[in-house]
Amino acid sequence: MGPAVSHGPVKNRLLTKLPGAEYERIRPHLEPVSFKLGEVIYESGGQMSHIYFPTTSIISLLYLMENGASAEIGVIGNEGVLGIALFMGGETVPNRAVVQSAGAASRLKAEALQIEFARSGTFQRALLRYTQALISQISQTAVCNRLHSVEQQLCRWLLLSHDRLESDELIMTQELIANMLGVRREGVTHAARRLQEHGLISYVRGHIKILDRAGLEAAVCECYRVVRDEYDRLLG
Amino acid sequence: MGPAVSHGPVKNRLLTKLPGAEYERIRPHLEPVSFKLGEVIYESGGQMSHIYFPTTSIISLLYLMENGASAEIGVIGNEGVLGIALFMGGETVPNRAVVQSAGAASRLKAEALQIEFARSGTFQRALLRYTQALISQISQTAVCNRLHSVEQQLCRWLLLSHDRLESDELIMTQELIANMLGVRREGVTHAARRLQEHGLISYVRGHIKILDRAGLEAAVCECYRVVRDEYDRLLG
DNA sequence: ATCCGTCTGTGCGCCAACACACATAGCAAC
DNA sequence: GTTGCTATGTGTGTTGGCGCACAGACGGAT
Repeated sequence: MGPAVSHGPVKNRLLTKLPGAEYERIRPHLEPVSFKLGEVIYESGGQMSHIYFPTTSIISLLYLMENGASAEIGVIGNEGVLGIALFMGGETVPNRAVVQSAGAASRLKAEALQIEFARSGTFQRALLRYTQALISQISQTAVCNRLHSVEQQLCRWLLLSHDRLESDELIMTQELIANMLGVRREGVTHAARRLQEHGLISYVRGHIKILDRAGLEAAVCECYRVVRDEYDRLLG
Repeated sequence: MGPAVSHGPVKNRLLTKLPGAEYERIRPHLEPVSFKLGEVIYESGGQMSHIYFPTTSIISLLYLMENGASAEIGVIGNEGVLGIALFMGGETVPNRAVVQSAGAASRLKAEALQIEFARSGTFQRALLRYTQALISQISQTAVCNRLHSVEQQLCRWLLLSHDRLESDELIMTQELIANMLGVRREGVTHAARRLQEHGLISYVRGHIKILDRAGLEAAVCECYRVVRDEYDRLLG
């Protein structure tokens, strides 16, 4: 994490939707940062000093098990915010936050966040609605983990990432995807090969390209649509 | 749902921990209700007119799939509250709430809830901290669904239920447990038989008795402890 | 006492995902 | 080029859970 590469206009959708007065109160406290792929922003149970509003980066929430296994429970892009525990009152959470796609974010010190949250204005309402959307995503992940195949889950994961990305290309090895989905690397290889054979994606050594988004949406389980619709409903 | 069988003292832990003044403001709006086993309190996506504070009942949050399959994402007992969407701002949620154990609850009309929530006092803080605890539970369910065996998950489910119960006996058929866990009925039969052979539980036709709670805790995966510790930390 | 519906036990074949082992194929640096 | 590292492909055997089919067992109602 270092100084932001770009100081361009804020592109986090929670922030851009704030009324002018509220945004102006927050703006002076916003600090641009940029993230590298794989960077750990929060450690499980660790101290959280800032809340992060991704703009071009994508953040993954991972649960780690004692035996080293891991599984992703949710993804955060420029529609959301990382660090809900800071306004929910818990201070910390028992999961890790990892950068899934390098890029920028704006961050806010915990105290500044809490002061603005306590004003009970649009900012508070936006954060709470977003939190509810995130709960839906986590819930659907739970169900999908139980009931659907690796291939369907890979589709879901690709679409969730693509939704939060400018480009059609993801930088991500099958090994890392396997960690996220909580499955074996070979399982991802197999599923990815099938998607490639059907012309939905192509990949070479950590570079995945979405070729046929409509095809992916046809192959994915209902979980993706449920979450997307709920995000649309709650975040407009 | 009908009039409450008992009008005894409030036993919901979110309510009992409120300072006197706040509780007195809420008390006149609290209405006792009682639930029968299997009753559906909220339908997925349906209108929510009240928020419910279980006292002796246990509520299950279920996601339903298009093909009729279902899976539980969380359990609510007297430590919590059903209907977080009413203060999170989303009005509704895409899951069903079902009574897992018959008993009583207190309910509050949505408007009364929102008025008190907007005062930004202890009540608001308690509700938000509880919501964070629930998020942890849902997250851990997601991970457990991916990584652990039916037997471990059955242990987790039994312990979560037992924690929210006065007695050592659960009224619940294996068929229903299977719906909750999102597995086959035979899978539950098999796992339950093993637990019975090890003397941890006994069951006959929908009556499950916890015989050796310590043994169950030894057989369960870490997921149970992580969630319990997080509940203790947040709701202490 | 009998009947009937519900709950639980069990067997069988099947398949997805697993664990482990190793083979190839890109890319990069020298 | 050659070397070396990382990413991906593939084979073999195992296993946990699924789907289906049906058998037994208990308990309440007549």
